[in-house]
Amino acid sequence: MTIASESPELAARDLPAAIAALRAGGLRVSAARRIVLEALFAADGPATAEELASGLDGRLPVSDLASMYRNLETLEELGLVRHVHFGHGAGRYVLSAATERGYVACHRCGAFSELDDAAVAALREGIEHTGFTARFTHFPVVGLCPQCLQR
Amino acid sequence: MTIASESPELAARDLPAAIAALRAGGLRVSAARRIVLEALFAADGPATAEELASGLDGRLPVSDLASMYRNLETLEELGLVRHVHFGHGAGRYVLSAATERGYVACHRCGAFSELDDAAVAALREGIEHTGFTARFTHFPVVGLCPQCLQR
DNA sequence: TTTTTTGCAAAACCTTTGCAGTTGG
DNA sequence: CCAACTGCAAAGGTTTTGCAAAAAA
Repeated sequence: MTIASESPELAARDLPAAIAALRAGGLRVSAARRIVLEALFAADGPATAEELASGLDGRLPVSDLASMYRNLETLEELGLVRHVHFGHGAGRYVLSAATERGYVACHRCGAFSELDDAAVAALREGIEHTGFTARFTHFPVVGLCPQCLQR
Repeated sequence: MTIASESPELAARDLPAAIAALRAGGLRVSAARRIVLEALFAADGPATAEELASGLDGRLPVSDLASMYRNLETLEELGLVRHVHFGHGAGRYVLSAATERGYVACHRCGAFSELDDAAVAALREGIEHTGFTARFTHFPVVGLCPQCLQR
């Protein structure tokens, strides 16, 4: 069997590489885009537009959320970025990686964990009979983490 | 291993049983609640608050969405109802069933399919190493249905 | 009568859109 | 210079909340 269509990924190692990708895509390298990319590289995991806009620690503030969303969308179309829905609440954005593995997330506390290839394979097998395919990158498996499980 | 804590379910066979459950829970049997329950029994699958409020086919209209949401929440606390998040868009409400199996949903067209016990077991095994647990009832596996997969 | 529930209006939250002004190339 | 991009304001979709009036027990 063939693997479900993977979205075009364009993993950039660092800021200069990401900026080069922007230019290669015919997009302008604006101050706002530079800041968005810096925030993404500075983040230690999937972050909301809000978190990225307020610079995660007060650094890198971008004044406007609308521009934040527009740029994240643009970067996502380019393939540099993708977003994940961890249960309720705002979507979270990350830089694309060379290997995308999918997540399990806790809808109670927001904790999440990356799945390894074997896990993803097992999950895909689990739904094979339905004819559906899933990647667990955009919509992860959502449940409870060990801590939240015991109330 | 033990199965992840199942939410308190109180499957009602029919309207009278659901109404009895309401009374047993010390809740009032208002006109609005009767209508909400009727709409849920009339629905042929998980329905949004909006769909239930407009009576699915124009029947059973409930004037106010806020009351709709409040009642669905109340019924959910009682255990008569639960809700599922099929990708983007509004949550969908269903009557609790004696056997809850979880779903796979298509985030493109909204199609969904119920999982059988073996599938749920396989999925749970797939994430076992992470320590997380999932039921696939509140947050189903979300991906693409066969039709949407081939563009 | 007393307490719960309703309907309406307003707000909250996340995200998108329109538009006029700014900026990168 | 000109197209692309920004900031602001406003709106859209879903869900929640406050409150006075209505209804259930």
